[in-house]
Amino acid sequence: MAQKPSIPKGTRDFSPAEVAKRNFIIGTIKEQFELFGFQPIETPSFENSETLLGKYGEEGDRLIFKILNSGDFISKVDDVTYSSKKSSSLAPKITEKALRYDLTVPFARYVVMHQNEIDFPFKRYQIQPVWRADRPQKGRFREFYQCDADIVGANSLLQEVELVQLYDAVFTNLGLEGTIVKMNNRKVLSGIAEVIGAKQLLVDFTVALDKLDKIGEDKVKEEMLSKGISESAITKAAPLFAMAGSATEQLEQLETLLQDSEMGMAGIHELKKILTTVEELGLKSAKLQLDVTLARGLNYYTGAIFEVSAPNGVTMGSIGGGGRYDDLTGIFGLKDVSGVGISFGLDRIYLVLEELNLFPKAVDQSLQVLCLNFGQKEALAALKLVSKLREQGIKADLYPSATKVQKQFKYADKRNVPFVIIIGAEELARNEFILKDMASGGQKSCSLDDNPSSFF
RNA sequence: GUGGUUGUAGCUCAGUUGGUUAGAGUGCUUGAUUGUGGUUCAAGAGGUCGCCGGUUCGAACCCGGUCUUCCACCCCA
Repeated sequence: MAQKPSIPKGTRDFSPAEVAKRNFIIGTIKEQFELFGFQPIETPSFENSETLLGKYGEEGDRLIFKILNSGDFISKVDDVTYSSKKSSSLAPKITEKALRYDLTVPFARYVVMHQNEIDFPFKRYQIQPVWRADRPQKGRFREFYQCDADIVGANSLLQEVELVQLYDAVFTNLGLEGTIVKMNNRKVLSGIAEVIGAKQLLVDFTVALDKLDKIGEDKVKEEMLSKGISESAITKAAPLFAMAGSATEQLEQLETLLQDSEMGMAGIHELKKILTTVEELGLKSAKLQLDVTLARGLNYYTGAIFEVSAPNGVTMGSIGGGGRYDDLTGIFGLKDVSGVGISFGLDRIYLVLEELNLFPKAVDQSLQVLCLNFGQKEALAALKLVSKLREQGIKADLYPSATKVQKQFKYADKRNVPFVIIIGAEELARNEFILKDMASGGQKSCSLDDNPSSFF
C-alpha cells in the first residue's frame, strides 16, 4: 500500500525559486570570502564521534547526531554495558561516527592533519550543511548551512578587524543594511568573574549575564543566585547592569571595574584596539557595538567574540557569530596555533531577507525569453533563434509542443518570463519574429537576421 | 531534554452539543477566445479530515498513543 511520504523533523525541501534565492546568498558570501583572500575546503559530513564529542560542552554533546555502527553491533557490546540500559554508556560503543555539528571543529581537525601542507597563516572558508538534534523552531533546523571563514596561525588583532569588515561587506552586498555586530571579549568576562570572586562559576555567570536584555536585571540576579554566585559578588558586578553610553565610555567603566585583573585589562586593550581600528577604517552598512553581556556559549573561545543581529524590527536569533580560539587545535595535538573565525547562518539570513523583501526581483528568474511553438517548420526557425540567444548568454527556451497559443502564453506568464518570441507562419514568410514584452504587453517585429540580443 | 500548541482540497482556512453524499476562497483542467498571458464568465476535476487505536448504533468533532508544525525554556546559526 502506498504510504504518504514525509521528511524528518527539522528538514526541508527547496523549490527552484528557493534554491535560486539561497544561491544568491551563497554566491554573495563566497564572492566576499574570496575577495578577502580565503580559500575553500570541504570536510566529510560525518566525523569520528571522538573528534566531535566534548568540544561543545555537555549541552552540545546532547545535540550531536550519532550514527549507528554497521553490522551486528549489538553482539559486540559487553554484557555489563548492555544490561545497564544506560544510553550514555551504550551510545559510545555502538555509534563510532557522528554528523558534524559545526564547521569549526572539523576545520581544527583538518588543520592538525594537514599541518605540513598548509602555508600559515591559513585563511579558509567552508560552506556546508551541519546537523543538530535540536527541537526545531522558526529559524532553527536540524539540518542547516553554515558559511565559515577562519584564519589560523596569526595572532594579530587585525584579523578581528578584517572579519568585522567581512561581515559588513557581505551584508551590504546582500542589501541587508543596519545589521549589528556585537562584540565582547572572553578575557573581559573572565576578568569580571575574577574580580567579583566567582572564577569557578564563570560559565554560569556569563550565561546568566547574556540574558540581561531579554529577561531583565532582577531575573538575571535571581539566576546567578540560584547558580551559587554570592550576593556580594553580584553587588560587585553591579556596574555591569548599568553599563551605558558609547563604547569608549563603557570601556572606561570597565577599566575601573577590572583594574586589578590582568586578564580583564588585556581584554579591554584588545577591544579598544579593534574598535578604534574599525572606526578608522569605517563600515558601509553594519554597526559595531560593544556588548559586555554578550557571552557565546561555545567554550573554545578565548578572546574576541562576535554575534550578528538582524536589523531592528526583525525577530530572529543571531544570523552570525564567531570569535578567537587560541587553542582549538591543541585538543588534537597541535599547540600554539591561534585561530579566529566567523560564521554566517545561511538559513536565517534567508528568512530575514524574505521578511524584509530584500531579494532582487530577478533572482529567481529562470528564463528570459520563451519562444512559442507553432508547428514543425516554425519551431525549427525558433530553435535557431534560441540557439543564437543561448550562445550570447541569454536564458532562452522553446515551448516543446505546438499546443494552443493561449496555453503557451499562460505558461510563460506563470514562469515569470519577461519576453515572449512569436514565430508563426506569417512571421516566417517575412523572415521576422515578434518580440513581446510581457510586463507592458507591447510588441514589435524584428528581423531574424539581426543580432537578437540587441533587442533586449 | 522540559512544558504548551498545531494538523481538514495543491495553498490559505471554515465546519453546528458527535448524525446521511465534508464546504469556501485561491490555484488547477476545459470552454467562451481554432495566433496573444496577467481581467471576467461558465462548467469540471481534486479530500483514507496527519497516522494508529479506543468509546459510540454512528467520530473531522470525544479519549489515548504517535508523527509533524509553531511557541516558551534549554541552547544556538
